[in-house]
Amino acid sequence: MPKRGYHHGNLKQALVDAALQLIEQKGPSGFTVAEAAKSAGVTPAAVYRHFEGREALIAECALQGHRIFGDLMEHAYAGGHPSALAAFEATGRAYLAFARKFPGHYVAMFESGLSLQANPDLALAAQRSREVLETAAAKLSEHIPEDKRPPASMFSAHIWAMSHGVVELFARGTPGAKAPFPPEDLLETGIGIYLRGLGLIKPDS
Amino acid sequence: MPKRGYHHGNLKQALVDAALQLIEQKGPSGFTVAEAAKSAGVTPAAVYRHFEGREALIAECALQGHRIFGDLMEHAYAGGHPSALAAFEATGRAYLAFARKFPGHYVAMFESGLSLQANPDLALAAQRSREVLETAAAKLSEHIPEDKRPPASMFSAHIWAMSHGVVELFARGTPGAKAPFPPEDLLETGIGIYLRGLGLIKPDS
DNA sequence: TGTACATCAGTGAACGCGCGTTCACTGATGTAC
DNA sequence: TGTACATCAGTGAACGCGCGTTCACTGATGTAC
Repeated sequence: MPKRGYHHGNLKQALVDAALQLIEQKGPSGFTVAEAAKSAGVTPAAVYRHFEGREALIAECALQGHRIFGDLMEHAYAGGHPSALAAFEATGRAYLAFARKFPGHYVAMFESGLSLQANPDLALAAQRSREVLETAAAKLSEHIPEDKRPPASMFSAHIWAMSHGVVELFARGTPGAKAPFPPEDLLETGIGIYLRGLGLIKPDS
Repeated sequence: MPKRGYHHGNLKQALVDAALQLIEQKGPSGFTVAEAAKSAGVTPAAVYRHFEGREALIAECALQGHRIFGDLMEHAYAGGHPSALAAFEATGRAYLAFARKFPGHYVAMFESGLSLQANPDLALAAQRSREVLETAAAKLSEHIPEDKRPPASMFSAHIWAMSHGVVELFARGTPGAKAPFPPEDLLETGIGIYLRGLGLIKPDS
């Protein structure tokens, strides 16, 4: 569906794509409706044929992000094969891969400060993201003796926190700050040590 | 030094304090010079007697934050007494306490996107923050057999990442998102499991 | 196949607004004599 | 102690700008007959 003269044909998505790129470059509050419109080759006013306003455009970016994220996580976990542990570690890597590959989406999802109350669709998609991670954590934690098992939601919150922290502090973030290690390595070793602490990896491996 | 009629007496700090409160409420790009001035009881133009511009004001907030942060961390670690482990855990708690108690500073430091190249003073203060954490990690990791010991900078990066992740995802963050656990508990258990993975806490404790 | 018409996605100009910053100024303060 | 004066922290008005959004409009498209 290429753009033709007067009618664009796919403007809504073109605006989302433009917004994503701008958000990636300048942050969710650095991007402007006018820029997104211009970058899609269209007048600012045209935006309002497809979105209620600026915030709705950002919300659509975040929504699409959560959909992709959820799918990616689900696929990475893939039902726990070959082993729950391997699948879980793949999920961790997929997290970082997502942040790297879809930085605009990532920022819109986690740094835009969108209200979930005001965007029920978005809240739903975000919930699914969380559930995928929690399911993976729950499956894996079945291998922990029941009396030493932390709640799956806590387990997944730990992993999520470390992943997010690595992304924010060492993969994105302050210009001029040097990352001491490649973020991928940092996350993999971090999760490895954590899983060892849960007894899910043998001390000698 | 209370404010008197025409001359404020302590305007610079009053502006910083006002900015911090605004940054806490509306984020680093949501706050405006005019608001900060008004909240300090002064005309917007007066700001430029004390700061080169908007960004310099934010930078001063971040700078003061790093100073407080560094002092707090140093004090929490307190040379590793009574034990390296206890001191390290106190440092983790101090991290979260700082984020809670000085949210404006925290945001200015870690979410404002200030360039460290453009603010050498700030870069220096940020470096000190990092070094305090790294020293604590290095001291503690002396208790790990040398061949299994990760570099101290990696160790501290892991802890920092998890701390920052907990703060961003569960202590601050999206309106309407529910934290599954108190952030303090989340961080304490997370760090506990991680340290266990390093063999610094006995499996039966 | 051709024409009339409804639909709708875009335009272009304009709006009110609040922003960061500048400028010439003025009022208060502190110091030299 | 009293006065003249330099210093400097504040004022108030104004600037140019770009923002998000609105409005009446127009050009393109698809469909009924």
